[in-house]
Amino acid sequence: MAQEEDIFKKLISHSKEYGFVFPSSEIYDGLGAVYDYGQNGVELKNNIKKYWWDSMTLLNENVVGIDSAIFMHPTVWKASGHVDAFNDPLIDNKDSKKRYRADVLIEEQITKYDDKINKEVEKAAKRFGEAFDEQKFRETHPRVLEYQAKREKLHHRFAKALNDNDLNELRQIILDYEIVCPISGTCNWTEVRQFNLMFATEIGSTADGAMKVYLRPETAQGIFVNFLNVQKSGRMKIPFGIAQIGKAFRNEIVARQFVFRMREFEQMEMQFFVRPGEELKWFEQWKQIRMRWHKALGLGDRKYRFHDHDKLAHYANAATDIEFEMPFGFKEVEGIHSRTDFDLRSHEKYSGKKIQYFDPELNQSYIPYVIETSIGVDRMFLSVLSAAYTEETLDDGETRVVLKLPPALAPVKLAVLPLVKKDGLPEKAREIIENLKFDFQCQYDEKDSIGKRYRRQDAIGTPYCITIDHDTLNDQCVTIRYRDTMEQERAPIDRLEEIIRDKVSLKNILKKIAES
RNA sequence: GCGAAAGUAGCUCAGUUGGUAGAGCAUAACCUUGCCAAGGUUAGGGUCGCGGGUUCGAGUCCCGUCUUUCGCUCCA
Repeated sequence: MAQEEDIFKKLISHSKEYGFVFPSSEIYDGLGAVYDYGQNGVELKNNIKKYWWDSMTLLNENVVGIDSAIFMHPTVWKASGHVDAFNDPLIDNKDSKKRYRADVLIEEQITKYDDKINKEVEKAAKRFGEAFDEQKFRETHPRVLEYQAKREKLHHRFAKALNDNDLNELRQIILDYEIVCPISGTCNWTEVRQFNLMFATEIGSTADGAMKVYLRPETAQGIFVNFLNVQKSGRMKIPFGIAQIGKAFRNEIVARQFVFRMREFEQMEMQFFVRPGEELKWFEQWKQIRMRWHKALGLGDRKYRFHDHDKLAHYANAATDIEFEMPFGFKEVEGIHSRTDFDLRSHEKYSGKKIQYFDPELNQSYIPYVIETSIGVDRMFLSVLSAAYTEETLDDGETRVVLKLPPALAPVKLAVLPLVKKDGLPEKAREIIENLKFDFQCQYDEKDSIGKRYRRQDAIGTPYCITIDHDTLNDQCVTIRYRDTMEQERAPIDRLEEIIRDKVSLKNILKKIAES
């Protein structure tokens, strides 16, 4: 484990040193859990997105894409459940270091009164037997009435505090009723803090009465609210899917582990609309498709596993994660959820618009069920990077750090290197780049020894190095040096484009997926 | 948010009981060399995370603060 943490640290350093990922606003000490992608990081990330986008929209004629705005009507988040479900008042016990929801603690206290009342009722029922009049007992027995009054008083105060969103009052209630931490048994509480998952901002000037809007905490809702638009304008027939790549924002309490959990992150989501009753069949199918997509990259099949959820979210009737073995253990990279018709039904209710599909085969209208595949781009990025990061000891005892990225994802596809920077070799190298730069991300380097330049390219994962030597000027051939094996072979300049294209093309990976 | 550790050059780190900041690697230029991190010469780069205090003098001691990492916690 210590060794794996070590690798993780090295990976973070490497990311910074070679222009993959920088801490945000670093000259101002950084901003917690926000990162910027550098010159190599952005290429890798774009390639990952293209791999996903093409696999969705090219391989499936019934999957189309959209790009919805980050701002959405605030009611969207009421309908989705985000406003209500993620607004918890939290409180910590300073002795046990445990965190609780303040409202839950108070509700438990209310329940205690109920328990006491029920106990009295039970005791009385035993004593009086057949003749027991529970209704009358509850209305007249002094101790029950006392508990009842206390319960009502607490409940009233609690309801008012919740309604006023009065966090101090919530804390005061906990103190007044001497609610203790079940673990430490003490009343040593912190302030109550509101945990708000969504970032809020305002549209319009305050003078006009600004509208409070949120930065979207997931991209999925942009797809749901456009369901009818896409279905009608694209003449889509169920089953069909809508894919989207975009930023989402979550105000995590604790955001850690590099780009794994960030406050601003990017999602690649596809919502697949199916007939009610067929959702679990499609859920299974997409599970398999998505796993094939991951494994087709060749990072190692054993690094992936499914993690089925036992506890389901409020909208789901089946859910699984695809986990990848990161340096800090197996972690979720993609979620696949059977979301039922929760979202569309809820939007129908809140918007008052009918959101249904008329199925000509069944001759009936229904709200489609949804299978969601949702992948975190940044997590995917991290999994690719961590699988690729390799420290090797060579035969001669030298070490090298090499990113064994899938060639199709590598930020730079080839480096063109003149063996020496004289005798017309640099000019020849430039000439080759001028021809290849339209197809591939190329780099030119003439500084330092050839071995050093190879290592520099290894460090950013460039799969192929083209070396121009004195023979090149005569035979129009160059040396191709392979990153992973360090082997070399001779190839004519006019075949380079074809050779490299075959090696770095997404097409071959996509074909493999399509055929399986 | 609580607890622990850390913060010195792009990276990894040294820095003596307090005395005006260093190394290796990296970067740039030149010379030499030419197929897997060669050698030489030179250069750039640091208000030692930030703020205050003690002191004649603070990278070093004290206080505060910020950031990062790890653990707990949270995670539709």
